[in-house]
Amino acid sequence: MPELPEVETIRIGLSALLPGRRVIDVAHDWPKSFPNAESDVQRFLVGATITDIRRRAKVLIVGLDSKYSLVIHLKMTGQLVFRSAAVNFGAGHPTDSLVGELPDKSTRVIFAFEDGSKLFFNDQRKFGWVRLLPTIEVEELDFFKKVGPEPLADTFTADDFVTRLMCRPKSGIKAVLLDQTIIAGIGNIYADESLWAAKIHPLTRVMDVPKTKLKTLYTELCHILRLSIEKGGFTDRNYVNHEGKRGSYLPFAQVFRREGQPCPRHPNTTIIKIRAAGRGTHICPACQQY
DNA sequence: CACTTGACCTGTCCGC
DNA sequence: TGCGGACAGGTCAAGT
Repeated sequence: MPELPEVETIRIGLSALLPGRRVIDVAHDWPKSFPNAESDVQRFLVGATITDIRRRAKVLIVGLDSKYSLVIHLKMTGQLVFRSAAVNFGAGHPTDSLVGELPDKSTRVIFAFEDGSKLFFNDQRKFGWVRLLPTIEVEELDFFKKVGPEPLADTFTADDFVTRLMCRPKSGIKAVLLDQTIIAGIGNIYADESLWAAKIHPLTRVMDVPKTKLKTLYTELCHILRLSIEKGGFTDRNYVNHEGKRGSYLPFAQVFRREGQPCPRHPNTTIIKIRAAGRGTHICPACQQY
């Protein structure tokens, strides 16, 4: 469930905490969560110092001074929570954290640093993963070779957005928004929110949406993504930031998880939940006509 | 080529 | 209270 704004929130938080820290130990209990050769871990991760943290689409890339990088995908329920030794085990345990003392039963990987602090990769459903790769091979991963442009990049325009969507003219527009090879970073929440904002039914074929409406969709999408980053991401049971805290975007969501409630634009119309592109999809039947 | 379904997993919630 | 099943929704692979 972490999408672009949630992953970006985690990147910003960890960027202030991790660079300069040296890894002294790594523990993991589920091979699919950490599918790396033990010899690589000992040679290129243990003893290495973190240099920087980047994001591409919904993926985090943690640079190391060993010419290797950690590539992390949180998928549905992944969390990256940083704890100093004092906070995790001391008397001043934060009561506003949704996550208790770590590790817990969803902890899959633990990175221990020289000063006693730790980074915990938790993942209830075990879909996420952490891969250790030579930095020069990261961009050669299939995912990175195929992934589409970043919607918030300075160089990306509304015209570019329309051109990208028109790669799939006959597909339903929600399926295209969710396709990471067309545009990077959009998931179920922000697809529903931006389609409502632009008054487009999610099953409409891309070619049947007027170009002006597609440009409106881009404007709304960027606005929503930026607002959510500002609010620290979506509020959800599974999503927490680097401190184990929730985001505060929920009050700004207009349709997502609001089935049965009135549409903000049409007080007499109830938001309904349908299926589109195989996902639960929230729409206002008055705003978003098929 | 477009689209759907299943797989990967665990936890929660709903109806009986 | 327990139990089966639907559901959550990111990505890839396989099937229609």
